[in-house]
Amino acid sequence: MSSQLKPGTSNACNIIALSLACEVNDVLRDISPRWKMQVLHRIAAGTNQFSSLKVAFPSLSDQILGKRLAELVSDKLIDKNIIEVKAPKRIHYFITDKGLELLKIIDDLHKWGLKWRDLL
Amino acid sequence: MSSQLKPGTSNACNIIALSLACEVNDVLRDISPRWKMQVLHRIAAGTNQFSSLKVAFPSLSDQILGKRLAELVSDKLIDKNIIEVKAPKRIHYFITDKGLELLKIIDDLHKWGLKWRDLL
DNA sequence: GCAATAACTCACCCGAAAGTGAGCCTTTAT
DNA sequence: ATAAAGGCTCACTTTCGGGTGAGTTATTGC
Repeated sequence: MSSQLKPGTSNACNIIALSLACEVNDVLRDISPRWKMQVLHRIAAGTNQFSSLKVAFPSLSDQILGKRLAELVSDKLIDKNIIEVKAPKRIHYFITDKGLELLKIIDDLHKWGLKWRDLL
Repeated sequence: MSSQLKPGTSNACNIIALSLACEVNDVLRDISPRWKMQVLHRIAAGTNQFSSLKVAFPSLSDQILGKRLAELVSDKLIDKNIIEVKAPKRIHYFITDKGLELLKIIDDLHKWGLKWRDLL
């Protein structure tokens, strides 16, 4: 993922320390940005255009949606087909195998959350 | 989890929108704080005191460790036995069933990360 | 000749999370 | 009488990420 970290800061050092300690942190960082897994889930469900995703998430702004889509693509969780290059552009997004496998685990996480919600 | 959100901000509104859209966001928010799953994993592995956790994670400060432990307890992912009330206090942490089940999923996430790391 | 459409990108702001310095409590050892 | 041990908490500063406003591109319809 594209993270803007000022090198040399204690913050950046700790990120490095975390990664060395355990690779799962990279994964957690990649999946935790707001709306990201939501959008991935939607794309898996067949909502495959920028504009229809906007409709699906009315409180998500264009800018953040664009950012999340770019992240998902660079993470190779989704891929895109360029249908029309000239404006108005048309692009179709679709989930990759990597993304599908991730979604299964996210779904386990979801079930876990429901199971223990308000329990004991 | 204890989150300090100023009500009425667009930020807070979006958190609410996210929660309504899908409960998995709450879970993602709970597991993504830095060091948290790391610490949970360590406790599961038997490192059960504040001071020994400090040794296990040299670049993690007392303050953040304290915060993470408090979060883990309030999430009921760990519990604590108070061995000695008077200073120097002695407290043993241990993982709960809820925490154990979560760790299994985190481990899946870890495996997923390794599998797809540097793969196409 | 103006607006709308689709899919973005840039520059900026602000709140939240991460990190830091210091202090607290009581007992035991020096 | 002072320091260390063990487990924190408070107040403060810095960094990061989410959110917002505006602008871009080229085509089609009014």
